[in-house]
Amino acid sequence: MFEIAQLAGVSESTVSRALSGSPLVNENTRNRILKIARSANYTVNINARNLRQKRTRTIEVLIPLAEYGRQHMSDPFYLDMLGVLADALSERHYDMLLTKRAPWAKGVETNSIQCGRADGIIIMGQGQDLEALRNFTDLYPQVVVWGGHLREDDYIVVGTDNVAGGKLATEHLMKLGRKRIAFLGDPAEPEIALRQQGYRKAFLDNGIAVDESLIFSAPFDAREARASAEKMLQSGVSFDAIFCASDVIAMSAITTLRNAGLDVPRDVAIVGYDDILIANSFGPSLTTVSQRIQEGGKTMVELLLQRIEGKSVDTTLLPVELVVRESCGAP
Amino acid sequence: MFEIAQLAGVSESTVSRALSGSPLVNENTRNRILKIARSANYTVNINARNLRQKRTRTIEVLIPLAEYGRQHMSDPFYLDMLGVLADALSERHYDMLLTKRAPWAKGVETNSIQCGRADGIIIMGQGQDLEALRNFTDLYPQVVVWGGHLREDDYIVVGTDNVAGGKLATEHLMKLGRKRIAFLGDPAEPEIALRQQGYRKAFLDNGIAVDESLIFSAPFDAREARASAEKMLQSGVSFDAIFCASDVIAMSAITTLRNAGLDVPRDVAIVGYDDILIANSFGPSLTTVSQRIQEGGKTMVELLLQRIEGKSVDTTLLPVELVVRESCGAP
DNA sequence: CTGTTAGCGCGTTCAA
DNA sequence: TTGAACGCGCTAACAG
Repeated sequence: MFEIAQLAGVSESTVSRALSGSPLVNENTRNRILKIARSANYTVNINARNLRQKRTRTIEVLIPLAEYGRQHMSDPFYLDMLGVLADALSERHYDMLLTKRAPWAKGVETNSIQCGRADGIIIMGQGQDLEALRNFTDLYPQVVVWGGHLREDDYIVVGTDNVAGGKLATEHLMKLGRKRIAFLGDPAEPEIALRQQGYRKAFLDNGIAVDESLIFSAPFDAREARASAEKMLQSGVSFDAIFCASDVIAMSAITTLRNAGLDVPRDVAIVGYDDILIANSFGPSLTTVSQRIQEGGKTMVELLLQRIEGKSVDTTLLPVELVVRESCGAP
Repeated sequence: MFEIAQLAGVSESTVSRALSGSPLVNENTRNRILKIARSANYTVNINARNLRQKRTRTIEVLIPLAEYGRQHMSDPFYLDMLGVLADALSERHYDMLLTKRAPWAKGVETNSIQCGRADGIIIMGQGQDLEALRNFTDLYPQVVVWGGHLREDDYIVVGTDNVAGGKLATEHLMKLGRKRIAFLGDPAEPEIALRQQGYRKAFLDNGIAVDESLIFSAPFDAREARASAEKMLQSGVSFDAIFCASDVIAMSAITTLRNAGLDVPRDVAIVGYDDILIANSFGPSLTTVSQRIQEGGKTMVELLLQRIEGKSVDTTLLPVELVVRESCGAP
């Protein structure tokens, strides 16, 4: 920067101001400096700037990525979200640091906020260790979590109204005349448990008793979801519809049912959850409860940046919406 | 750090040395300092360290993520790879910066290497602008590219032997007795063009003329791939097998064929390319040419870090391997 | 509008 | 084995 200053015949401060777009600098001076900087192929060193300004314009995104060792597939939902977050952050001139391990995992010494690597963290999914999450956000409030609205937590949550979504999906199947509607999804994940609550609520609100034999647990992984779907078939329990707790589960279920010679939606109607991009390309295309991934991602970025600026922001529940396509058999 | 030094009754230098694991510090002193630092919840500021050391222990990963605006789905291949890269980098104590836009794209002023944000870049896919890529790597050689081996380029490429892979897949279908083997894939992408070369080579090496009417172009996107598969059907050209240039295309083709009442693999045998994690969960499970995603990702990280250290490393072509599952109809 | 001065927090000399 | 001094490259405060 010193060299640029010399070439332009000004002080380093002026160069700094010109390059950071400060209004406190003459139009001509600025243009001259910009030109020289460009021709010298000069760029401001980001570490020095971060050190000085005590901010990084970087957000960490904590996301459950594929575990190759275990042949575990990551849900495309997260990856659709990643695309949205990348765009939303880039639009605000923020960089994205991608991480798999939670800062409270053992073996992790520090976190990106404390060591000055990021200004805030977006955590995808509450995960299993709710207490660790709460302890962490107590210390570092510059966090937004994607997930289910569990109770009056101190951290900011963004997500859809999972109970309403579960109810919406189930009632849609009821209205289509389905009598034996099953639930497929693993309630270990908080969001899934809420969707199951919505499923139950649909029956209760319509004066129908919930048949517990129709509730099947399936983890979020595609391969195991297929295994679960096969168990459903072998259980001998009859059903003419399934509300699947995610689109991945729905696609697995459809594959399994078809392989067993059943027709979707004729024999079994399917409704998924998420509305991932691929849901519309699958055959049959999925009827699903939209998680408004685009809106959700943008909202998370918006709220997090506001929180970093010190503004007070609130947990946000996005309204749900049913996207009707082929798999439910609606006319 | 000054405070920690005071608490420990030593100088800042000693604290710095203790925390960075320097051998130039007494065992007792180190333990005392570590204890104090931990109890004070102190962490070294990463920006100051980076500034001083002129390195960041951060790698940028440039990856084509989903375009939500255009409803464009990103290939799960990239995302499987992302998981592997995250693990490989984390193992070497490197952080991962995720980016969608190439540094040579218009509107991008600088790049992460020049401004000190990253020590190197992993670029997923050569993309369309081969010249821009070459110009960039001329200036910044700390780059590894995943893709096809095009010619003696100056930048480091890691990838599978796409020609051999295309040949392997096609010959496998020949050996299974298929007579009308089609190709589905968009040769605009360099890797796909190479796979098509392999497809042609399989015919030539077996003394069979290539039937150009069996070569169909399909972009990498799932929805358009389905459209292309439908065009194949409507074209009236008969075929009893398809070599699909990616697993995503293969899954789309299978969906389309099944919707049209055809059986896979009985009526049409399918071989894909990539061996993404979901390939084994799909129904029917995909016979596919493995891209050795795990090995490939680890190799990229390994080579890039060596190159950053100044060692000379070479472009690496991973050997291909056919993973035989259900979709090809092998006994 | 511009220059001077100081310091962000660390790692690395050099000297002891 | 430790401490003192310096400077990485930048921006903010102040003075002009």
